Amino acid sequence: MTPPPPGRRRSTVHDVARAAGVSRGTVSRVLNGGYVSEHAREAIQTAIREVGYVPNNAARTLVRQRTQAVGFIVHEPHSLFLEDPNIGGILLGANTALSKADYQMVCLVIDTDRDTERVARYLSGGFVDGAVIVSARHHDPITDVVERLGLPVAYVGHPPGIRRPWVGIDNLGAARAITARVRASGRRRIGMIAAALDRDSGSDRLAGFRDALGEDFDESLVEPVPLYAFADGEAGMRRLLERAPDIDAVFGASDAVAAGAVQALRAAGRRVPDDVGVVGFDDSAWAVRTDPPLTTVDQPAEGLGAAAAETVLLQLSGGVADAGGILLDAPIVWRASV
Amino acid sequence: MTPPPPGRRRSTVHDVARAAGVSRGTVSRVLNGGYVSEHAREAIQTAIREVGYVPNNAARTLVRQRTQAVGFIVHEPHSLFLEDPNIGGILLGANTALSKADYQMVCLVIDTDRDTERVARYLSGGFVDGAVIVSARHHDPITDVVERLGLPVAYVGHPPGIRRPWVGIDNLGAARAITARVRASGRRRIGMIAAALDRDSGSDRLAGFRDALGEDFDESLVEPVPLYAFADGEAGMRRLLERAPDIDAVFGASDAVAAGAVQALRAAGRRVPDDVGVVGFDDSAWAVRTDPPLTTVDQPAEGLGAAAAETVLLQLSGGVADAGGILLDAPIVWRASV
DNA sequence: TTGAAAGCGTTACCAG
DNA sequence: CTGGTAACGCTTTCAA
Repeated sequence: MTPPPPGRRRSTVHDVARAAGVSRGTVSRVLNGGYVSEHAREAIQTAIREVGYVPNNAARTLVRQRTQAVGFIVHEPHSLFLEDPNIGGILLGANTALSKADYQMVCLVIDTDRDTERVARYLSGGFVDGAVIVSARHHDPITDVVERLGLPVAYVGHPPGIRRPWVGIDNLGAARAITARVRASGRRRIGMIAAALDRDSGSDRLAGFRDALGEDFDESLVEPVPLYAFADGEAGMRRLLERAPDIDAVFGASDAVAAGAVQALRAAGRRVPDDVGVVGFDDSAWAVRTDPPLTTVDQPAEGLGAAAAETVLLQLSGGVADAGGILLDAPIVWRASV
Repeated sequence: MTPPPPGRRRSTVHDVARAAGVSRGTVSRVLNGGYVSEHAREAIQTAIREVGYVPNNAARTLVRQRTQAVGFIVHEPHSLFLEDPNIGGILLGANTALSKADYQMVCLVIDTDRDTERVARYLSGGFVDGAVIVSARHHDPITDVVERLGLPVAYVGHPPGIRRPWVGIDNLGAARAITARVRASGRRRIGMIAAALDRDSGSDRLAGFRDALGEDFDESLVEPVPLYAFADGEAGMRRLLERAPDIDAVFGASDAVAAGAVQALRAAGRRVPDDVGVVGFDDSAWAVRTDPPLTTVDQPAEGLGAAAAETVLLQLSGGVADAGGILLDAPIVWRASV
């Protein structure tokens, strides 16, 4: 076992073959499984150790046309990787699933335009057999490359306009469940600050809210706002308070919106949760930064990662993944805000 | 621009050459820069679009013997990726540095033994030109593989026994600085719970403490404990209190130790920070979970990542990186505990 | 400035 | 069961 002096050429199948006194074909067969005599096998295994042989994946990839690696692409502005607790969970879930199938997960993070370019090149270069993509946008370079290559893929979340397999949570069911719990706690005048109604996540959350309230649903207690943002939540809450001063609970379409609502309520002199209960959605960092912390809906991060990975693996093994999407259950996290 | 019907073979340099009526060499030259007539260049660029050509990196890697990719290896028990805020910062810092040099960072997370094996294979397969390794251990399979291949590498942190380049923080300087600040706040009987004196991080932190106190250093106020652990902090604080009931501040060698000390102080009826001030080290999750939150030393995560990446890049460009290690400054985070 | 040809390290096929 | 040979897709001499 002489490790090759650094700087010298790495040894190849050819070297092993020569050292063992066989042909390269035979060496390849012991490496990849196949009929090889016990005698030859032993000689080759010794030779491998002798010359310090390590297979070259680039060469293997070239001939086999696959890498046994799957990309995990995080396409988020810089800060998010640090802040969003979900993203780590998704990553871990995907890694676990891929690992079980003996695939290597390679995580590529996109932070600048330059990164976007490079990752697109990496993807098209055949370094991965498929990809899990977190928070893509329609017609960004990554999505386009993936589309053009026909790369097996699964999106986490449902970027509008993309007709490829994705996994997400059951926004409607979760919204219904959290609304029902608020109601069960005795609140009667429950409003909603409904954000992003132009996306299915937004409209589904509103639909769930309406569903849970049934007969008692009151259109006038719904305040639509454009974005899942703190400022929108604050403004929406102010309008809602003017229109319905007797409101005793509010469902923010996201934690950021709910946090904005808490702020507006406090400014108006209402106590949370004593006067008005507040719930959010996402279980993001906002949820624990507010005072009191928000009751909210937890996104099952590891489950999403695992489901996405499995969707890619399914395609890799020749299966057809449903472009319709997979929905996961999202449990409620009960905190002090209601 | 006809995207190849899915399922059909991807087009190659050969196809481009034929479509443009030139040789493959010429195509390669426009791809990689070199003397090509304007006429040929245009014809080739048109042809590339025409046949939907995308270069194959595996082939390129095979001939060039490099991938233009650097691995970022996180070798931690499952949970840590989710919990440790530093790790995301290190990752981002490394990505930024590599991106500038036009290298692709591929992040590999190791979670199980199976992962370890696979990543070792991935590394030795020539999929990356170098690696940044976070929290390695001596003689784990990754370290061994890296060693054997002579792969350009930089460790974040200083795994004992490893003689390769690494980056870390200036434990001595930071300990000196935080001790000085505690002293400047008017405390006079300052103790230290010194952990892990068998590692250089541990002994450096003690050395910094001693340095800052100078003449006033009092050996009897130092309580050595084996590990950077909560339980050790608690036990150490109890012993310190017995020996020196008039103590008015204590420096825990890590946040976990400091958190244990807070616990012991509270159990002994001392108020923090009114009776006894407490500071820690790391700015880990412990620091904000205690009540009051800990003043501590922040590890400059992004800086560490960037420095590690640059160390790898230096080696990649033929330079020699100092195996002695690079030390970064670690600023103090002032919170309520002192 | 260009074309031809020789690899890069592997696997896969085909006789033997 | 084994050895030879032909790819895999690209870059890089070397002549022309």
